[in-house]
Amino acid sequence: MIHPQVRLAKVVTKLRDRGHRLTPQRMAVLKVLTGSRKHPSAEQIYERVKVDFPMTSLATIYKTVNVLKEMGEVLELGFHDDSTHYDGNPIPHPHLICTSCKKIIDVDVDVDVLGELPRQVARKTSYLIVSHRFDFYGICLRCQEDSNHL
Amino acid sequence: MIHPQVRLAKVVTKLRDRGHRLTPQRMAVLKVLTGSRKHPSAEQIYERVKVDFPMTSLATIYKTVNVLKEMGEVLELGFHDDSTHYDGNPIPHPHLICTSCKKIIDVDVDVDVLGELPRQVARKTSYLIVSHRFDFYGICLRCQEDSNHL
DNA sequence: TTCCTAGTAGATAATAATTATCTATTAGTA
DNA sequence: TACTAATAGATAATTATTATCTACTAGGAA
Repeated sequence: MIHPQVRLAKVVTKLRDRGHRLTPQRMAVLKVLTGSRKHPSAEQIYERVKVDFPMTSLATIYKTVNVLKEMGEVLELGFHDDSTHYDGNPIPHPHLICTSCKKIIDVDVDVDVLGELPRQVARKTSYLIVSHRFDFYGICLRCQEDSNHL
Repeated sequence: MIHPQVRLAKVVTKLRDRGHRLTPQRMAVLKVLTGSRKHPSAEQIYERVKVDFPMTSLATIYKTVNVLKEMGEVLELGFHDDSTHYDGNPIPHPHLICTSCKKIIDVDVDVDVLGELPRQVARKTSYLIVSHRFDFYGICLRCQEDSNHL
């Protein structure tokens, strides 16, 4: 994985280039997203940012996240039955969601297999494939164990 | 693909077995979902059902669709930026979404590749994989052509 | 065929995530 | 240091979906 500080610097430069300003609140949101491989919701980012900036509004989180989304610097992970989560790594990659505890993690799968699929789809359908999203739903080890103790 | 009438009969039997009733409105929703390979939203199902049952309420559509969802007989396709769509074929299969006209179609990809992925993920993560979802985003042929005419 | 009752339909209120609006503030430049 | 366009914060609005409540009816029993 790319180093968090390098990634942060890259996004900051890109924001500047586009005429955006670097407010403390915006930096805080950016750090939350680029600083870990977690997949927080807007609410979760908000809670984290409020530690350092208690006056922050949830609307500010949404606005910042949308700017980053439009720049292609965060990935939006919408789940029908839950609020939307955000991924600081904008390169499409598979996610694994525990349907019990709702935890979301990245999965490393065979890159060859994964790279082949979009090409195959493009060939078969004549669509211009722009992006993709692979989600696996299952039960994580901890939740499997917990259910054994009932 | 399984024959629509066979599929319809199967779901009807399953509904009966679970003590659900077969109201005309419910049958109408069922027919919309099993009768084509389209992927309508609740609103779109509603519009179609209203042709035959003008008094139908949108809430009824949601209730019926949720019953079918809980029985595992329809697939829910949530999109963050659009209302949820439903798929009458509950066996997980990839979808291809045109980001321009929002059309959703099924894609036939190499079954071997597709079947291997969930197994690979299960092996690597020790998760119990229950389901998955593969979405490809792109521009359909028609929208590609339209953009050439601008 | 008629009766009975739990499941369902329809109407509408409630909920909740996200977006829009509006004003005061401020980052970054001249 | 001053200026100004972008942004923050507060809050209202929006919209998909769910909950609630009452009247109705599908489908089994008598």
